[in-house]
Amino acid sequence: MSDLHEPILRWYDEHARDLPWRRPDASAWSVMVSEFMLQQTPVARVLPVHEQWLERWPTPAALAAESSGEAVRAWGRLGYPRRALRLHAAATAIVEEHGGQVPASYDDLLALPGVGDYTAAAIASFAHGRRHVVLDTNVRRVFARAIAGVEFPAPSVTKAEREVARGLLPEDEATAATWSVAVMELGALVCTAAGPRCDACPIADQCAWRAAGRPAYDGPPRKVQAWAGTDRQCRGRLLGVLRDSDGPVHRSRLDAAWSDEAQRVRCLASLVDDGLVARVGPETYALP
DNA sequence: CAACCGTGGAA
DNA sequence: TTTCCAAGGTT
Repeated sequence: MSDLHEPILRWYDEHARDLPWRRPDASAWSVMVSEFMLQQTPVARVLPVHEQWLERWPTPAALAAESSGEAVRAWGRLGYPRRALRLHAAATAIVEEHGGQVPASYDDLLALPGVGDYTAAAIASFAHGRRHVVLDTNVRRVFARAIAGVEFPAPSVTKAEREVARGLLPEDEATAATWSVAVMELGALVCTAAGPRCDACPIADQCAWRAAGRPAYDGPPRKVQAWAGTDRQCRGRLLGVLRDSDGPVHRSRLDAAWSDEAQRVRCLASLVDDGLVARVGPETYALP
């Protein structure tokens, strides 16, 4: 197998986007906030919110000093607002258990709320220059194509996949971190899920999928989430009412936001249960 | 481990 | 218009 590192690292050097959390002066906290926001949310929508967050809460301590409701409100319409709650809880844990400094070790990071394998590896790598296998949807897709010769990876990370990624990870710490972000960037900009630009790919002549004639995906059906009429939509609608209001809101305002009463009641209860909504009176609700 | 958790832009 | 999906995590 010819070497993938040089062409990908060189491509990244020439084509990497200038993102705030990638700048040399970016703090570990800036990287951490970006990783939370980027979970299932495109870069373009994260950029303005990330800037507002870092301006308002430049450190974990600054965020931890606020109520969780302020975090939820400032999360805006990024989606999956439980991430805001978890980021707030993670900031609190960092203050209480790590002296206010974002941990550098994978295990310490993984113990934080809202931090899973990917995010722990990403923060350790991108904020602290540690050497970890970073497996996100982009990296998985690039390796699925270049190495395995298939259009898309399996629904969940496999052992074989992790071994491939481990085997390709450069030995040098700093190079390993750059390698990971470079492969991610390649997946985000060139080796995209739909309409990959193989003509612009630095490893096109080494890609197993392209060599095989870009065969169509042949695995189990990929899950597509329903939306209309789901609890997710209902919860989003209810939370939106609270987010767009300055103070507590009467239940009638929420009633007006969703017609199906049984579903509305169930979703409101689940929002309260999640800590995204607080019941502040017999008939009034607010952000926590 | 499959299901659940938001949102909006592109194709 | 409908479908797809974007730097996942939790239960």
